Amino acid sequence: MTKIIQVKPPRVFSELKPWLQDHYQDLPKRLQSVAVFAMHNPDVIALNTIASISDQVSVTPSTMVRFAKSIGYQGFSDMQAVFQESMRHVPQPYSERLNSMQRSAGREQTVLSQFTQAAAESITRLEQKVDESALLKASEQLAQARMVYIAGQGRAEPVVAYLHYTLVKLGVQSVVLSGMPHSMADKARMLQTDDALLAISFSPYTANTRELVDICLLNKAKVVALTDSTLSPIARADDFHLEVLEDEVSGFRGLSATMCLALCLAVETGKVRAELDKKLNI
Amino acid sequence: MTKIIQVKPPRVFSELKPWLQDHYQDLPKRLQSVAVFAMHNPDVIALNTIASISDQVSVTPSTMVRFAKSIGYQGFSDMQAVFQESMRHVPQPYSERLNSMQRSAGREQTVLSQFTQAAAESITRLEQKVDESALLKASEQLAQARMVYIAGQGRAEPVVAYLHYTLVKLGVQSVVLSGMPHSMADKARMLQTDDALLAISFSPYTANTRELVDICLLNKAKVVALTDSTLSPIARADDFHLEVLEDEVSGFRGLSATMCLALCLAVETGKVRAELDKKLNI
DNA sequence: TTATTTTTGAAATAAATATTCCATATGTAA
DNA sequence: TTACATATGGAATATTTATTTCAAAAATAA
Repeated sequence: MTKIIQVKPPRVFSELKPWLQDHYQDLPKRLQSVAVFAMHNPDVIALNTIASISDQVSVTPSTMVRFAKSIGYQGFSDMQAVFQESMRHVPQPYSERLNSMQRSAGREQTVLSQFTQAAAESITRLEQKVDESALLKASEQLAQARMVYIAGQGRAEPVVAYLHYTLVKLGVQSVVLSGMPHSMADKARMLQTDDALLAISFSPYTANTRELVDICLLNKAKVVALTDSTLSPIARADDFHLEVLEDEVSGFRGLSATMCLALCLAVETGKVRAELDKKLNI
Repeated sequence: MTKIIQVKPPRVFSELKPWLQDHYQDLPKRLQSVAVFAMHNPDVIALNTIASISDQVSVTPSTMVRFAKSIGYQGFSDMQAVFQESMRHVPQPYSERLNSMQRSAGREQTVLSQFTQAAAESITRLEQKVDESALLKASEQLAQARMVYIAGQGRAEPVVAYLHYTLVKLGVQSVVLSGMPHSMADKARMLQTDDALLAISFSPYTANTRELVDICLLNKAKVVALTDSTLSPIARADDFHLEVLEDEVSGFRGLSATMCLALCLAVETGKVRAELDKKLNI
């Protein structure tokens, strides 16, 4: 039987790589080829079944199990979990930092640290997931508009206020629609073809905002949507939508990532608008 | 039985997303929640078993299968294959790390990454610097108040809106003072000894908010202040102030950390208030 | 060479995972 | 309300997948 390496194997993929190099020489031929394959194709190990993998490496399933065991894991599944984990956690520098901080603190997590962690993670994800080009396209729509109407209710209202504040400071004409004592139809009628609606909405989605988007799309006015899901009713095929997902802590969702995205959107819009104005003046 | 959508579903994840948006409205409640989860956590769908996933979504395994079938796949496994395929070509940890390093090194930082970085830094600092006991004391002041009056202008207004929204949801009576068409003196007169003023103010400090704080302190009403500096004119010896400093990117200051602190403050206040209410009822 | 140990593959078994089926619940139209 | 359709959860079943076992093949040492 193949010797089983006694030292506990790494539970983190990045540590597994150098670790394997050390022990590579001691492995039998077939197990060596498995090792080489695993280092070259970690994603295959993570995602496929033992049968499919062993087929690709041209070994038998038993060999795969033996490989995993020989380097110290309980079995193939145990090893696979490590590979899968490496795919899940696309490096998250900030949360990583927070994590280690929390570990060193050792004590119970405070409300503050829970929320800061959630916020940091939401922001990290925001940077990774938001489509830069979508952000630019949305900014262009807003910059080209004669007037930007901003709408949103409930938890979205602070975002509305912030966007309005920032856009105005940047010289982009905008008004807040939510606060006005008009009917939806009246509000929608204000929007002309060369105007744009900036709609912010989070689950649970308010019927009001949705209705507004509906009418605007019918009237061919441009709509830029900021939501927590592309499945939100206000996200449509023919609008420009940005998605931001806030981590929740025991039912509470913050607005840290959302505010960050809002600022980006406003600043980009301001930049595009400034360029447009320049062209017109020449 | 749930209708099965006849059109062949996308075999590529990027096409699945917009495709789901179109059909989302037609799905039953549970299947909708699966859809939302799937779009937010494609990696979970790709890597986990049906049991584990259905557990995370709080549905039964059957529902997962039904979801896959209802959108046209042969079964869960068939759908999972599409999600797995999308992960295969996801940038690997190493190349990813290089990419982000390159970005930050080459000054070609995008607007988005600049702001997310600033936000993350601000939040990290927030956790390190905010005095947990100060947060608790401030929460107690607010929780004990008969009514919380919230004030703040300009960049602070979104924070005011958020605090108001959250406090109300948590059962803490509060009103926004900024919007009211009264003179400062009138506003201050509303506050009684057992009320509290929650003042938010950032540099450059508005005279209005400052005046309000002055009068309240004279009237012996409690004041909780949220500022970007203890040197702020509204921070006094005899009030309870919390400090939050946002990193600035080419002149723009975000609100990510501020919003995070605001949420903490509101939640803590809600907790304390709930305990107080309990005691009174017994 | 032979005796012995190690490695390997194929088949049997065990475990897990997905799928189907059915009874019940929920919603909807008459 | 009742009748009908749709949606849902839970348990039984089928399928897939991992693991173990064991005999045969290679490799090694005498």
